[in-house]
Amino acid sequence: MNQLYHVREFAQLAGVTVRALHHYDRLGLLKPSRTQAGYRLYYLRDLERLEQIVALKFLGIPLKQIRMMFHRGTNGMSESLRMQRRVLEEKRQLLDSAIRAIEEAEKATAPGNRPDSAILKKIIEVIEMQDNMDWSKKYYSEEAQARIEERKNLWSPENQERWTKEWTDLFRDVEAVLGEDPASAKAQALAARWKKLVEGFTGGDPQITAGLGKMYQDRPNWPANMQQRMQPFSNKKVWEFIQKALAAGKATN
Amino acid sequence: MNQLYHVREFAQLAGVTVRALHHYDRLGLLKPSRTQAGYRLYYLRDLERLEQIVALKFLGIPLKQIRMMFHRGTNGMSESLRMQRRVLEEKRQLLDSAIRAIEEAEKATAPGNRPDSAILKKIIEVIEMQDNMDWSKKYYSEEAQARIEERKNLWSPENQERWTKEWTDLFRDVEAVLGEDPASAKAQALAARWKKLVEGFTGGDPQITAGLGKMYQDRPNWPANMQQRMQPFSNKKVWEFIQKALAAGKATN
DNA sequence: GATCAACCCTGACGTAACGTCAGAGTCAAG
DNA sequence: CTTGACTCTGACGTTACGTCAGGGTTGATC
Repeated sequence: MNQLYHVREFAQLAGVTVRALHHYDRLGLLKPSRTQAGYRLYYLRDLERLEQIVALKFLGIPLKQIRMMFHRGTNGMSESLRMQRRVLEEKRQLLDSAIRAIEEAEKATAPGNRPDSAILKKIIEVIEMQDNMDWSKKYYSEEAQARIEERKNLWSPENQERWTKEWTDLFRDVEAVLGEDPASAKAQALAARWKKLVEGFTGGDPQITAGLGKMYQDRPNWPANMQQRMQPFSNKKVWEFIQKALAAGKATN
Repeated sequence: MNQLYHVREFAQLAGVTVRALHHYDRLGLLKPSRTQAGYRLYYLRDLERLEQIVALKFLGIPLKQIRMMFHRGTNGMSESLRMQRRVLEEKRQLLDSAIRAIEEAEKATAPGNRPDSAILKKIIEVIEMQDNMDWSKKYYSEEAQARIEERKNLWSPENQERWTKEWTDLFRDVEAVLGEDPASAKAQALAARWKKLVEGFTGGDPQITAGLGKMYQDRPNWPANMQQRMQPFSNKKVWEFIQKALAAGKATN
């Protein structure tokens, strides 16, 4: 009844390797008795313990922590599991976004069966997008996030390139007239171009506009790569000039 | 224009650590130029390469493989990504089942707020279940799998325990009458109990019954722990006796 | 009793992607 | 010339074992 098992037998019984049993032994997770010669001997009741180890390991809990859990008895087990579930859910988020990145890149490059170099570019683009979306979330209300999600279909690579060019041009043009009157016709034309570009992103939605404002106010806390990308548009005089021009425009209307 | 960066600067620019850059350098993934003194110097164009590395790493591709991909040029990139997507999807399967295991165990133990020891038992139960379902899938048709999924809500721990007991009792009873006539009333009564128990699982569905048959035929290929669990029911004489009894029952009907 | 195959043991190194010192050199400023 | 801020390399640590390597143990056979 109280059958004894050698490592090999016990390992097969439980579906693990001999080396794993050695490992658990050394870590103090499952210490079998020994023969005179030092051979490991497992009892059937050790199987229960081993199954627990395997199960917790399957949940992604590190062996050291499993040992601690056994050590402290079963108290706190459900708490540990709650925490582990959160850990796993976060991992799943990352996995999902990696998978989505590949999927979207495949979708975007498949139609033309473009050269392989294009897909890597697309991957980077998609990942950066996800990054930005994830980070900029905190500035927008739930509703604004949903609206942005809807408007995302406008963000084709072509459009993005066009917008970047238009913003760059506009900035250059504004910098050229910084000395002039913000209420002048020239300045008003520039302000109109600015407004149109902003609306190209917000779609006129006030919630999105509000979020965008919060994001702009918080620019000291932007991550480094974001600041880097925004550097061409960092000239504060330009922003102030446009502020005044927009105000002047409103005043005369 | 062709700005030079020291490690620290370059690392911050790209959002990685200095140590990571050292690492990529040693692995030959991104080898910067050096000053006389041996300091690493990065050009802006190195940033592109680094971004590619980070992106591929985000997708879970090991650095060595990334190096190979760069080495072979971009050819085969999309193929690698297809493969990687499959790898990631498999990982997600595992993650999902781990999360589901915790969720189900929490759900099952929450109502009574049972002692912590119960939840671990439940976890093991759920994982074993998933294991079995996953493995036994290959014996059943799509339709049968769906039917089984529906009938799963009957598999409460209580029911499972009851079924195990009934099967054990039935086996004992059959073994006691192995010498008698399979057509006898006693044998027919046992055959009826047998049939009822089988139908308790199949629900009378012919597709499930067919899958169950295939599974039984393939028992030499069952995994070790399954064979272990089925050992109490391995007496072939019992199976043969029931076969004959069921056949006899059909013949007389 | 010797031998042989089949097991078993421990110890050491390898894996992936860096983190974390430790000891030592470099650079610009005061 | 010192000081503080950087940088370098090398070595060890991390996780959960896999994979030898060198060396005992056991039970069966000759």
